[in-house]
Amino acid sequence: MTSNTIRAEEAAAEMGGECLAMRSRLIGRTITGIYDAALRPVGVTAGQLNLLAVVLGRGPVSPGEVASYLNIEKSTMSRNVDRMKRNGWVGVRTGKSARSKELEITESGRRILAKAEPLWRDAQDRAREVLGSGGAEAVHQLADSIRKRSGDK
Amino acid sequence: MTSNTIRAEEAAAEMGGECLAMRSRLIGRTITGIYDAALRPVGVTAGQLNLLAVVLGRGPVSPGEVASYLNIEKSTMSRNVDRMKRNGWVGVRTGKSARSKELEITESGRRILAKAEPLWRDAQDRAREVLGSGGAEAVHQLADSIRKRSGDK
DNA sequence: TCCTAGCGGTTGTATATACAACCTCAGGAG
DNA sequence: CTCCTGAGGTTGTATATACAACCGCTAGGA
Repeated sequence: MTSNTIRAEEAAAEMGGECLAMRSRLIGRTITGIYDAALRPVGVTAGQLNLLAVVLGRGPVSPGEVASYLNIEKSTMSRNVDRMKRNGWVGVRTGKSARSKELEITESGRRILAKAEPLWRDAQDRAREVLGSGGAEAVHQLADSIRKRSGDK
Repeated sequence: MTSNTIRAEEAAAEMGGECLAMRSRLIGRTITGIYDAALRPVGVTAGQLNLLAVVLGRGPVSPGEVASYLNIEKSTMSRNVDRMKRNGWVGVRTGKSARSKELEITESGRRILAKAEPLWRDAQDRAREVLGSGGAEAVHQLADSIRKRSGDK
């Protein structure tokens, strides 16, 4: 069937030129790489630092709330929490009901956050540089758009 | 040391409000999820479809070139190629020199691309909706900014 | 010509991610 | 009170990602 060949070629051209997933993923990989490299000296990844910041910022909080806030699947969150706990950065308690849990940052987690802060700042600068002028602002707006629509679906 | 507590709290607040990695990753997860869900009926992921489009669009191409174009680490690319090959979507040949390789889409890969195309289009629409007006354009510009700086470092 | 630096790729290990299926418990319908 | 649905979490499995260390080959300098 030759039509497949032709259609595939047209589809590939359009995807290559316009696919938002390809671009969003490229951006995510690139920016994550900048932070991971900068944070390596303190032994924390970009994702882990994000979790620490959210857990500290939102006080005692359930895994589900964090997952929902960051649009992370609950099963992914479960394993992320495992790692953070294994590292001693967050404590996990039983929450209000027997089936719920509460996360709270530990003293060790605070130390990591404090040590990471200047490195995070460097990464933030480099990311702004890579994203171009206005790029950082665009990222904030995009994230806001997503948050705003989080209730939908 | 109480200063750690205070510094950690300030750092967390700033990261929570401004971290570009947190936001880029949120965007990537969300958009990827939209495409993965839409493409599920044809059994291909967003990342795999991206690879197919790039491999087809750039003709016979080495894994390293694709990796560089998408800012993917070469070892990651190696495993991605394994999966694509296992699925029968790309062929792998020895390239110009004995140590290099060439990727080429297969007929089966073309079929997947053709079948995925309308679903991809749906996802693209939904993504535009989620990103808000101007959001899609912003994503394109951000990706361009990154591409432009790919030569640096 | 021979050596060697470095390129292109693979493999070991670890994190990050999601879906499906499951478990336990809470809270409401009868 | 009993039952059952759904909320909150975990586990099995698979993809996606990166770093470090490695291997074979090539090309360029001594």
